[in-house]
Amino acid sequence: MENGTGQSQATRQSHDSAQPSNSEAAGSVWLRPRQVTPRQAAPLSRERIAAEAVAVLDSDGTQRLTMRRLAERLGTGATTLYWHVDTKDDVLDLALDEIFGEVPLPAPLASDGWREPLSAFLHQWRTVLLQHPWSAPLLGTRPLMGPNALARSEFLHATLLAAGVPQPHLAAAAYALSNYVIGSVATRAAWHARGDESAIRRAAQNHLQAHHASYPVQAEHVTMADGDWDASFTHGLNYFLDGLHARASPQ
Amino acid sequence: MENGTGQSQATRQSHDSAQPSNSEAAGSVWLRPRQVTPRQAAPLSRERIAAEAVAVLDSDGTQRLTMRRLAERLGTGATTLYWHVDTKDDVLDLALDEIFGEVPLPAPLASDGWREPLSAFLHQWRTVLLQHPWSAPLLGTRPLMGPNALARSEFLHATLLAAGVPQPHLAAAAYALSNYVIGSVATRAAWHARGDESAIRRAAQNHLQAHHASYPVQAEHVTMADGDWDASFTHGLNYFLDGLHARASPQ
DNA sequence: CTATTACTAGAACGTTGGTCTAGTAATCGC
DNA sequence: GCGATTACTAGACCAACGTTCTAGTAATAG
Repeated sequence: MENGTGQSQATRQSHDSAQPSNSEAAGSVWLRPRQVTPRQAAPLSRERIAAEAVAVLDSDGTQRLTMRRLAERLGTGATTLYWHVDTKDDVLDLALDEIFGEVPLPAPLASDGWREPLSAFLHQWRTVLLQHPWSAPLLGTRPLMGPNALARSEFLHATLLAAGVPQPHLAAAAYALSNYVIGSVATRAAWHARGDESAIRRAAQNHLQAHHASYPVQAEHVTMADGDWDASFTHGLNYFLDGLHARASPQ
Repeated sequence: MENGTGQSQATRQSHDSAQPSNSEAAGSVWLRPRQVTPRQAAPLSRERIAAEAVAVLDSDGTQRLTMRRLAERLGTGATTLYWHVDTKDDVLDLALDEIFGEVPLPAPLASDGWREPLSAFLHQWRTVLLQHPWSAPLLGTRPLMGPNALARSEFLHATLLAAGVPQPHLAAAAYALSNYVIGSVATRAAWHARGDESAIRRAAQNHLQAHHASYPVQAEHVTMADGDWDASFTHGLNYFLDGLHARASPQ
């Protein structure tokens, strides 16, 4: 099984070479030099830890990812992990960036049609995150600064720039799109987090109906049928891209 | 100190009366009957627990909210909490809905201008969530089904309905707006979660510059100066509302 | 006056993230 | 070659956590 999902062979990055001793070792794994001068196919490495952490998270969820379990699955002692990693939070950082690497990066696009490639990219991003539902809660926990996350962000910026979004609004547009994806994933994954999703959805539906005096509009119009999530995401994204298109200097 | 923040007196709801024995007690606190038949000003209650949990979270953060600490601040034993609440997760559910109650609900709006009130509402929602930065990671963890959350959701739906959003797209539009807010809050709060925000931001800025070969666009155009967050949120929201406006049947 | 209900709480269990200390095997300077 | 250093591993241990078990108390009901 080892790394459950189908795993597209998307481009990955993992630079963290040298990096002139940024001695204000601020928070994140990505900004710290790593403890490695690969001598001879080290049996344990950040890469193996990251990959196995993703596998554990996929199959057992956040709660059951413990340093001991992770170490056991890697065939090593629990304390050994702390040589490669400072805290459990580091492991989560690594795991999160690992899955960002699964989002395929289209080639830098031709300027004629930016909308479809952009839309496709955002859909794929969302899909990958939903394939690893544990990622959603983590997104609000740490800045996304891993190499894979930054590469995706770079693509987003470059695409919007090519699409004619004026420079003063570039960051805001990228930020907005990415926030829309993240929010959608969070909302969607929230229903998955608590055990049996359809049972909860039924209960929630009942709840709305039972209090339809308080929630008339929702009781009448909101039906969280199963396919709705994807269509709603697309629909909302289109509102957004419409607005973006209208204000981007057409080129 | 008791409940740190300024606390606007927004409308609050807390119905969970009777509720015909929904014996498939699915996941959430909100769908279960509570353990209370108020006899005589019970010294401990869900309300007091929720309020104090918010206070602890505000001042000390998620990590340091423990059942023992919470109980101590309530002047009671740790185990006592478990009479009122099933798990710590329940406490978080209660705390989260508690702060949703801080978002002021405008009066059902006149049909002439829906855009400003809607925009103001979403801004306020975001502001409240950012005032309690611990809320962001929780949003991707559980469906929002507390009475206060549902009331806000109801307002959103009602507003969009009044704005002329056609019924088949109503849920999608509401979903999209709410996801945009949630995503923005998550991204924003992520930087706040790890200790010193400005230090991390500087380090990240350096990181981008140091690898400007990999991230040319971001290195050149992205500056996460301090005020940018608010303006970016507004800007992105306007893209969205533009698109929405264009497709909503004008009325 | 007894039974029941609403609620409180100490002690304890298993598990967790993390540290301390001690070790081993390979490489490097000489 | 050889001692010192570096890269890495790991057992024992710690404080703290969420939660359960069991035992209680105070008030109401009959």
